[in-house]
Amino acid sequence: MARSGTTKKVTRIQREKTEAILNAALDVFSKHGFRGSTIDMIATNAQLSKPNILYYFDSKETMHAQLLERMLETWLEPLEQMSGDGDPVNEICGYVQRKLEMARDYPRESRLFANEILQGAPHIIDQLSGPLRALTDRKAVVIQRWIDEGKLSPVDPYHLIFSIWSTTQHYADFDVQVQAVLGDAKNLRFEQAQVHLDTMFRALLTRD
Amino acid sequence: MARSGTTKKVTRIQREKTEAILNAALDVFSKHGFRGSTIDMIATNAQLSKPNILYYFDSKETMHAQLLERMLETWLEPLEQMSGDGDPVNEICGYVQRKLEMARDYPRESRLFANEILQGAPHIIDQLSGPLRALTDRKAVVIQRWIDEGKLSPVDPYHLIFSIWSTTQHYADFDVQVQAVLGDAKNLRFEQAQVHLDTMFRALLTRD
DNA sequence: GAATTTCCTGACCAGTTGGTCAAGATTATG
DNA sequence: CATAATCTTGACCAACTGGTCAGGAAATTC
Repeated sequence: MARSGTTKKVTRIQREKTEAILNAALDVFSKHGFRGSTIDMIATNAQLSKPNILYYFDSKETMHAQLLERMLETWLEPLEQMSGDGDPVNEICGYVQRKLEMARDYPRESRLFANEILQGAPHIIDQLSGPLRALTDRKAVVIQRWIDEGKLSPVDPYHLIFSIWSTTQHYADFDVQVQAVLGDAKNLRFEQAQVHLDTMFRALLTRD
Repeated sequence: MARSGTTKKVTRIQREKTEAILNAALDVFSKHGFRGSTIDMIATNAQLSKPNILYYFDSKETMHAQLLERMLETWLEPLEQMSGDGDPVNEICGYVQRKLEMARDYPRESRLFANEILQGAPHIIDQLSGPLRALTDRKAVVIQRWIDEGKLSPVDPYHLIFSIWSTTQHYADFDVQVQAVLGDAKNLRFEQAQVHLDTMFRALLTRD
């Protein structure tokens, strides 16, 4: 039985299989979207039978929901880290770098998220207008303070954040397109992106 | 019979229904992705019966392919318009504005494209590494020339173009998220974005 | 090493979906 | 207005898909 509310013993096998399944599910969901994925595809990827998958997870939705939940945490983390104490430009550019590294190292998570948002965020709309909005509001205040203190060129904090999200995630979500246009190897593409984005946001934040 | 290669009479009804169907299909495909859409959904949206849809289009794939084809043309147009003759900064910022207007006025097309790319661009990979790449190469040369002539701050032309694509399309593809965070009305959001993006790219292109 | 619990699977089911088809309805045409 | 061409649909089909279940296989426990 899939683990439900009450806390009970979690066996070794449960831990391993659950992990393997979620990993396979992330592979499949991020590549085909929720409706484009079948439990059989996930089963094949995880090298398990379909009923075996459903032994650990009540339904396709459950797997998807759990993946989204996990992802949201790691997704917010880099922004959380942006401290109001450090040097404004470095703090923001540091955030850009962390976000770009996430796009490079966790492209599946990024695509899972992109898929969800594209479909209108049916499963996470509450987290968007709740925690995400709250966090963004908080950081926007910090950025605005920096601007007021003259440490940063005036920018709309919210749209600055949007620009960071879009430009960095682009390298994960639209990777096929980037590769089709550039042709370069993945590592090279990300090194170029790193330089470019740093240049761009530095220019925006430190113009006179 | 769906119109195939040979040129033959196209009746009034054919023109009207085909158009209505493609419009409905765009609605549905952009909202649910290819696999998430059913012919029945399209039929309902177009106020036609399912077999009637299949009278005009051989298959679900045919509709999808035709929509993608159409979309790619209009998608490339704004970039084509960027002239090597005008003022560099204005030409590029003009492109940004046109692209943002497209995101505002044709969000369905933008999402259709985003869905396709996210899934690995299975149907349009050739157009990406063919026409799109060729066009991008051509414009990159122009931008590089401007830089060499000292009319533009040094930037990687390709990544500049990527940044334009990502930031503008973000307002169509991630609209739900933008709205969840900002809350403002659509028109207001786009006006803010317009100012912000103009500021950002101007700063990048004209720094000393 | 036997009992108990956990784990696994083949067979199966019901609902969905892309697509077909024969026959009738509508529209254009001479 | 008759005839041909085009258009429309209800009924139907096969493949797919999410999910169930009874019973057997492994693992764990005592």
